[in-house]
Amino acid sequence: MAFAPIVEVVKEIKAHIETLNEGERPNPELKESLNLKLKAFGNVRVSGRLAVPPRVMGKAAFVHLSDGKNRLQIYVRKQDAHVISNDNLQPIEDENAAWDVFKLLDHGDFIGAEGFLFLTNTGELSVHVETLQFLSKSLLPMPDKLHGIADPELRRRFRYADLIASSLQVEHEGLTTREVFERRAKLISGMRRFLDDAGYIEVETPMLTPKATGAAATPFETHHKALAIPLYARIAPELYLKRLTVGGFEKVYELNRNFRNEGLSHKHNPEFTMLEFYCAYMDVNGMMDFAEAMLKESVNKATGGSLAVNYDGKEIDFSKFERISMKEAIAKYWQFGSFEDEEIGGESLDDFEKSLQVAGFVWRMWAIYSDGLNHLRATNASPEAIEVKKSELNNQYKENAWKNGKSNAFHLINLPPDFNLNNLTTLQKENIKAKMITYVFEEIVESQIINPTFIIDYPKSISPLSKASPENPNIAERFELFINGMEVANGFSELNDPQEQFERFVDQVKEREGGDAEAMVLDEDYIRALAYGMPPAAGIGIGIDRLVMLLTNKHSIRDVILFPHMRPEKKEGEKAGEGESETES
RNA sequence: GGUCCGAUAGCUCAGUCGGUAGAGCAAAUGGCUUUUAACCAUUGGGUCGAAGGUUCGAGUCCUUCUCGGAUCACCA
Repeated sequence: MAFAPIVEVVKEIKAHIETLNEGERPNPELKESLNLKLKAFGNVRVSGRLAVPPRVMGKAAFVHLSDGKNRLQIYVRKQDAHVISNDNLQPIEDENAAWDVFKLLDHGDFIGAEGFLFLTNTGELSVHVETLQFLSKSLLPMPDKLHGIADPELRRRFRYADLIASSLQVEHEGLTTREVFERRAKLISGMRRFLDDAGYIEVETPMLTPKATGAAATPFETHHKALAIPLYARIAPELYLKRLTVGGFEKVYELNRNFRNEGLSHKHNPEFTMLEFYCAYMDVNGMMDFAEAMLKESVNKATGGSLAVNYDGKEIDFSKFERISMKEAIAKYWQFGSFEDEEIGGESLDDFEKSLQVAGFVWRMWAIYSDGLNHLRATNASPEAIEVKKSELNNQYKENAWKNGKSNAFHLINLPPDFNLNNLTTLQKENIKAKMITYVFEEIVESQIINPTFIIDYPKSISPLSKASPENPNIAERFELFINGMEVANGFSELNDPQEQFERFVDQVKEREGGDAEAMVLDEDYIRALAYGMPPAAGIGIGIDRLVMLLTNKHSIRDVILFPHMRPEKKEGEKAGEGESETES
């Protein structure tokens, strides 16, 4: 069937319709002449799901067929239609058979139809059915055609029904569920293409690993029966990918799932998709340049040609990437301007004692600040009132908070207030300071970042896999990319010195023994791999789900994962309180 | 785990001051040969999330619980 000429004919009527006032019908003569042209194209065969209940008018009916994305109207007239028997695939002789079959159809059933194209009185392209065939039945009722499925839980739990609903729904705000996942697919294919074109090789590394390394997280644990050993679902592919750079894959990437046994939230799902890639002979700055270029191009592809997306009423502009150090960001985004700025920003965080005080101060201020402001917001206070409250809080608490800063800081790292500072080793002090700076950063800065921003100059002690800066041994050559308050990517110059990597692991093990469940475990085989020599390299991990959230204006990660983790479904009858639920926890 | 909001027909939701349980859509039946959220008529459909309490009387007020959502905390 020649498709392009049909599109031309339809264009003509559409152009005509645009000149009409509301409710006015197209010119009958024009419609008839176009219908002659359409009929000349011959018959078309279409199939799909009944997207709406059939609109039956005595001896004729209209109904839309859906292919899951688009819909096409068909017109069935009793006297014109024949039906194909599913027993022998021959037309049924009885002239009422087609109409009898058609009247049995329900919203959601699948049919095939053959007939000629025409334009209706309102100018809609339709198929005038001459032959129809029943294909399959929908036993359950279709989701509401107006509202779709409103309950977010049911949408996620019954994603198949949600997808049907999003294709049937007459009105909807924002992207349909299907469009969300199409956009996700475009983003991912855009990233793959960008990396492939740049000479990267895609690999698959183990999902089940003897050690959960490469990130700081609690793993899922399972058991290998034949070997009688524990195995862990991977929390990151990082160390395997870097083993591959040792093996000569100079540019390598993996785009796949990671698993972390942690709490669920609007931005955490137990399994999530991460793109990690590594490039030999590149450093952290080169990686930021490359990642920025890749994100711009793949976002552009995903959105169909735009770098600015609307998120929750805010505009996020992917054409503007900033780079700023962690300490500069803290000074920049500190909102209590009347406090001595020099104490909060920059240099004070380099001093151990002061970093404790600053962190404790921020903890105190932020707690009071958010309590006070939430209270005001709850009472619908004016912006002016909020400003007044802010400076009031500032004056009221800054002295006490500052004095109490140090003991507050102990609270943050779970140390008793009478802990003896003099017993701390230099390393411990460095670790505590790093945690304090990171804490202050997270409290003050994170939520205020909207446009893509690379935060650079991370403390070394919380970056056990990244290379230290040649200028400052306490700083790592590392960045994280924040967008709209969310951490989206994390990258660094890879530490490739086996001796230093071993020592860093040992430090992590000490942290772990000291009660930090987040610290990494030692991976001896990885040290051995490094001992064969790893080229200098930079690497990055990009959280795909979170990026998709930003590009689709979704506030929950579960809305960008087709089948997100859900609580097990309750069985029928459990709610009645009958049956054997004694063993339930 | 804290706080707030919610749960009423298959779906989306009303339900006033505590006084007989409602609408639209969906379903079923009948009518209608260019409709499109088709239309018109008729019919069926409910342990008001669960349990307890106050009351002459509870969908409505109180307590506890279950489930869900938002948010905070936790968590790269």
